[in-house]
Amino acid sequence: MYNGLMPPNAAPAGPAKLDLVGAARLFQALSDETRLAVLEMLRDGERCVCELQDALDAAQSRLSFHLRVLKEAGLVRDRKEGRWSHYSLVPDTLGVAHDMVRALATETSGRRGRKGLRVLGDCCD
Amino acid sequence: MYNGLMPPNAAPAGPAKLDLVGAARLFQALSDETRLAVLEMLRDGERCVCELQDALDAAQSRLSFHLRVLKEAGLVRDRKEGRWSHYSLVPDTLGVAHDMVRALATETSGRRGRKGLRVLGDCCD
DNA sequence: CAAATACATCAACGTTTCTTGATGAGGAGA
DNA sequence: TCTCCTCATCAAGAAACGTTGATGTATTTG
Repeated sequence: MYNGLMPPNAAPAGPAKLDLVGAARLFQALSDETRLAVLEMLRDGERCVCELQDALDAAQSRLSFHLRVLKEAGLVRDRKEGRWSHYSLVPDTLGVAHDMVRALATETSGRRGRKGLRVLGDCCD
Repeated sequence: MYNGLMPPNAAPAGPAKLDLVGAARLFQALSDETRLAVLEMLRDGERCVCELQDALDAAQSRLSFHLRVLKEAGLVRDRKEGRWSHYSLVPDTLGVAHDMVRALATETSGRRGRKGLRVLGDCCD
């Protein structure tokens, strides 16, 4: 039911209210070049850490840090096999991010309805 | 020509290479709750700072800071009129962000081709 | 002109994020 | 078992980020 766009206890409907906290967290995870490079590599399929390490020329602990961030954001998952960790994309989460951006890019109804927001002041008339 | 997905001097084609630096910058701008709230308000149309200030209950200088970040990311523009600044969305930039997320969510060709990346080591066979 | 309004900018500070190098845990092979 | 390999985690420091309160600037109003 929860789709990353509205909190579990959201108001009835309205014009697609965004889960700001969740969105901020997700975009935060996407806001680093190294992490984006990882995601881009994973587009092509599962990769073990050592492959990412070589391809991105990143120190092991640095990469591990970023993989953890991505994992905690739900953007990737890992599968352990022997002594290797294989990381892969979680397409659903990227889908949620996609919807979030679209939601922002989509205008609401028509012009705004001025629902009694401004109380004092004489701004913008 | 430059669409935010490939650097100006990008390689011929390939499977939609992402501009990592630009993408990271853009997502960074989107990674704050207050800024997302601003963008969400602007979905509804142009707003002056004082309106945003009231609606978001944010200190003036705080809001000003975030508006600047959004503006530098190209997500909003401002229009001065008398002593008011009216901010509005730049839909194109949100469109670019949208494409970036889609690019990440889209698999490349088929399985990976193993183009001689790993030289030493015995990982993942 | 003086006062008030709308907003930007700045410096200082606390917080978060990122990097680095060291240590540790578990698996695989000699 | 001893050693090597892959990877995670930790602590310390550096850098980036966000908040606050003060000050500055332009504009309008009295």
